[in-house]
Amino acid sequence: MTLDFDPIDEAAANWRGAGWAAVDAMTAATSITRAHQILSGRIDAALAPVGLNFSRFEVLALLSFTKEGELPLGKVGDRLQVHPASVTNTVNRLEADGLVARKPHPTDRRTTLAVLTRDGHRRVEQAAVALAEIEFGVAGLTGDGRRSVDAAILELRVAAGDFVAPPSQRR
Amino acid sequence: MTLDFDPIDEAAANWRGAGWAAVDAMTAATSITRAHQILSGRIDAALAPVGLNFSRFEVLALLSFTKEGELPLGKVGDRLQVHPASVTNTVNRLEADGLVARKPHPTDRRTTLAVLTRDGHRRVEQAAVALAEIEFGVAGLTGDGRRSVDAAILELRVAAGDFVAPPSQRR
DNA sequence: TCCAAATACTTTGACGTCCAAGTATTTGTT
DNA sequence: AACAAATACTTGGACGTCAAAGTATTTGGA
Repeated sequence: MTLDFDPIDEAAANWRGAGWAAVDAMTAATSITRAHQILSGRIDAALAPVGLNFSRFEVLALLSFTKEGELPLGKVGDRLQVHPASVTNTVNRLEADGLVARKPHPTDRRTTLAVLTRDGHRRVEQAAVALAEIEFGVAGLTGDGRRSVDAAILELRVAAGDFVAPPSQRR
Repeated sequence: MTLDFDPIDEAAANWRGAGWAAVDAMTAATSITRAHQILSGRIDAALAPVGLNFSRFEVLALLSFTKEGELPLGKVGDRLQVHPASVTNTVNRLEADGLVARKPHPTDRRTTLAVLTRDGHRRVEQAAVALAEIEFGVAGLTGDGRRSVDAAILELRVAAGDFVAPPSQRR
């Protein structure tokens, strides 16, 4: 199903026609939403053969970056900015697949640690390769496009209070 | 929960540290994903008092742009780029709220039309105002930022085959 | 010391998305 | 005219997300 016109363009024209306000804001929001749909579809498709989806991958990757390969569930949620219930759900499934194990926190009995298993380590490496192969779904975005998206969204994230300190110099 | 560092920056450093490829692609994809989370949260929050969420609003808005305020369900899915099952689901709920009605297509009995009701008309106007007030969640993005996001994502969408013809000149 | 408040996680439930399969109807070919 | 293939929608199932409520444990005063 390929349209012969730009649906976002069309929507903008319709909004103007209806006399609705904030048309440029609407197109920006719609663009981002659509971009997310595209990326999400590509990424999950690339991960499916590896037996993961993006949220599971994110958890495994995060654990793999720690010294011990383990992290309290709460920290996982903070870093990935997802709801605690989602973390529980994701970790349940990773645990069922043997990619992660739950372990009590040594000093705080409220806390549960998610620990990467040997299988989990192997799996996350495969997934990283698979994602790099499809360039995280952003094939089609040039280097300039990627940089301008990063920069613009950084504004948005800062304004939204994603974090407080200015970003370190990167790139 | 506000971090004192940029989690995307942090992720990039981790990826480099792990020797994983396509770091710039990863950051672009993650930025877009996070932007979507932010927008989606803000938009749904703005629509909740009106009794809608974004997908329902999109359907109502689309219908309101047509001459008769009606469209076959399939067309709705095409325009909004969502799965037929999602359209069925969304229209079910809109119908339960009396904002839309189903009507048989006059000549093709396979087809069902979604028709905007009087209440639906009223509701979509309220929602448009509510969304304009929060600038569709992109408050924090400057005009330049919005334009560069639009332009960059247009590349991505064209590459993904969202539509075939070049976009008309806008803005 | 003691207890209310905060913190950490899980559970349950409401919704949203997609896929795959099922039903009905129309189309395109022979 | 007849029938396989395409089209349009719905249904059921798997999963993902979040909010709210529940349980357990720790913390921070009074």
